[in-house]
Amino acid sequence: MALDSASQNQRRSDAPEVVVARLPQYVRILTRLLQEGAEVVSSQQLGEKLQVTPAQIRKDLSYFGRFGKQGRGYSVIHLLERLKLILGLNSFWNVAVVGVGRLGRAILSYPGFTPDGFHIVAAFDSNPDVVGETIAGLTVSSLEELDEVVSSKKISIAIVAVPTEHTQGVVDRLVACGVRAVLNYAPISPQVREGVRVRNIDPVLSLQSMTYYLTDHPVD
Amino acid sequence: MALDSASQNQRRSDAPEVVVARLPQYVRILTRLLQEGAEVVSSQQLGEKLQVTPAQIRKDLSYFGRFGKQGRGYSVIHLLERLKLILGLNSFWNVAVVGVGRLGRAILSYPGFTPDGFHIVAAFDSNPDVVGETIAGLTVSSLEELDEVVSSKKISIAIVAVPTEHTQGVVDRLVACGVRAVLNYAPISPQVREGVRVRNIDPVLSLQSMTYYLTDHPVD
DNA sequence: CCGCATTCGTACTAATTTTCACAAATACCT
DNA sequence: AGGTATTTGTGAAAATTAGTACGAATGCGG
Ligand SMILES: NC(=O)c1ccc[n+]([C@@H]2O[C@H](COP(=O)([O-])OP(=O)(O)OC[C@H]3O[C@@H](n4cnc5c(N)ncnc54)[C@H](O)[C@@H]3O)[C@@H](O)[C@H]2O)c1
Ligand SMILES: NC(=O)c1ccc[n+]([C@@H]2O[C@H](COP(=O)([O-])OP(=O)(O)OC[C@H]3O[C@@H](n4cnc5c(N)ncnc54)[C@H](O)[C@@H]3O)[C@@H](O)[C@H]2O)c1
Repeated sequence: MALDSASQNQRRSDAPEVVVARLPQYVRILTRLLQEGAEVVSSQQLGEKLQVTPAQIRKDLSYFGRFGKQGRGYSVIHLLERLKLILGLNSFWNVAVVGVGRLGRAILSYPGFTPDGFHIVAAFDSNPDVVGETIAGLTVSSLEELDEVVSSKKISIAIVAVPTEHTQGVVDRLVACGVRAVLNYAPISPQVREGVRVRNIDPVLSLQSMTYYLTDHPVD
Repeated sequence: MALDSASQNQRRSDAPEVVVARLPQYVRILTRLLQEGAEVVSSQQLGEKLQVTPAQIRKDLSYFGRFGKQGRGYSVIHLLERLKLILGLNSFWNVAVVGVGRLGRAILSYPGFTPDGFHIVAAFDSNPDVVGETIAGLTVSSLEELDEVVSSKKISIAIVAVPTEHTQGVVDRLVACGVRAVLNYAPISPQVREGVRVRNIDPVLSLQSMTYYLTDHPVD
C-alpha cells in the first residue's frame, strides 16, 4: 500500500480549473528554458519568472504526479514533456477560423499558434467575396462546406471572429459539427451544451477592469 | 452610529480584484437591458444572464453600496450609472495603440471601444513606412512623438501590439511617459513598477487551457 | 388596509485556493 | 564518508471566495 498509480497517471478528474489554467504558462516558461539550454529548474526559479510562490508551483504539479527530485529540482525537458502530455499538447490540434474579417486575417497570419500545438487548417466566411481568397496559404471556404471539412480534417477547436449578432449561431453550427472548444472574440459569451468549452477574448472587459484602479480622472 | 458613509462612497480600497473584474460584465448587461427598455432588474434575472448566482451579484454590489430596493430589484439606469462611476467609466479614457501591424490595424478599426468608454486618439509605429499612414481616420505617429503626444492628449492607457521582443521596451517607454494601464497582445507578461496595471491577451494560453478537457486525442 | 409574494443586504457557513512549514531525499564539498 | 545546503511533496493552517438563509423592506391584489 501507499505508493499507488498517482505518479504514472494523469488523474484528470480532480485538478481544479485554476490549476489547469496555469499549466500553459509553465509550459511556455519551460519551452523557453529548454531553448536557452537549461537542464534543471527549481520551483523557486520558476516562481520568480512567473511571479508566483514556489509552493504554488509544487502544489499545482502535485495534482498530476511527482516530477521533481529533492535537492535538485525539475528536469526541464522531462517536466515539459509531461505537462504537454497532461494538457494534450503532445501532438497537434487542427483548428478552424470562422470569420475572415480584419481580426480573422490577423489571426490567420499569426505564426504563434503552430509552435504551440495548433494548426490552422481551415477558414470560413459567409461573404462570397471573401470565399476563395487565400490568406497565409489557406483558401477561405464557404459555410456550406463546414460540416464536411470539420469532419474530414478532424477539427475539434474553432476560433470565431464574426460579428456579435452572428456569433451564437456560428457557435451552434460548429458544435453541431462536432467542435468541442471555441475561442470567441465577440463581446458576448456564447452558450453551449455541457461538455463544450468556451473561452472569450474581450479587450473591452480587460480595459474596464483596469480603469477602476486608475484613481485620477479620465480626460473629460 | 450604524448608517455611515458606505452607501454614498465607493470604498475603493477593500473590494477584491475578482469582484472588480466582474463589474464590467454587469455594466455590459445593464447597458443592453437599458437599450431594450428595461427599467428594473433583479439579482435573479441578472444572474441568469451572466450564469452566476444571484447571491454573488448582491454580494459584489454590496462592496460598493446599496443600490437596490427590496421586493423590487435594481433600477437599471441608476445601477448602470453607479457602476460606471465606480469603474471610472463616467467619461472617456484616451487610449494609444502602439504597433500598427496586422493586429494593430484590426484594433484601430474596431468600433467597439468607443461606446464603452475608450477613445483611441493616437497610434504609433516604429516602421517609417507605416508612420504617416491613416487608418480609421487616425494618422500613425512615429515613436519620437510618443512623450509629447501622451502628455498633450492625456493618454493613460495603451494597447500594445508589437513583436514580442520589443514589447518590454515599448511598455517601459510608455510607463516612463506616464501611461498607467497596458493591454498587451504579445505572448509575454511585461514587468512594470508598482501602480501600473497590465492585462495580457493571449489566445494560445486560452486554447491550451481548453485542450486539457478535450479527452479524445488530437489529430496526429 | 392587510396579507402575500418578492427581493435586497448581510451575518453566517461552506468551499476553494493559497501559503506555510517540515520530513525525506538528493547533491556537493571537504 | 560525513556534514551541510538544497529542494521536493504534502499535510495542515490561513486566506480568500462563494453560497445559504433569513430579517427587513417593498409592492400588489383584493
Ligand atoms: N477587430 C478587433 O480588434 C476586434 C476587437 C475585439 C473584438 N472584435 C470582435 O471580433 C469580431 C470580428 O471583428 P472584425 O473586426 O474582424 O469584424 P469584420 O466585420 O472585419 O469581420 C467579420 C467577418 O465575419 C464574416 N461573417 C459574418 N457573418 C458570418 C457568419 N455567419 N459566418 C461566417 N462568417 C461571417 C464577415 O463576412 C466578415 O468577413 C466581432 O465580433 C468583433 O466584435 C474585434
Ligand atoms: N496577429 C494576431 O492574431 C496575433 C495573435 C496573438 C498575438 N499577437 C501578437 O501581437 C503582436 C503583433 O502582432 P501582429 O500580427 O500585428 O504583428 P506585425 O508584425 O504584423 O505588426 C507588428 C507591428 O509593430 C511594429 N513595431 C515593431 N517594433 C516596434 C516598436 N518598438 N515600437 C512600435 N512599433 C513597433 C512593426 O512596425 C509592425 O507594424 C505580436 O507580439 C504578436 O505575437 C498577434
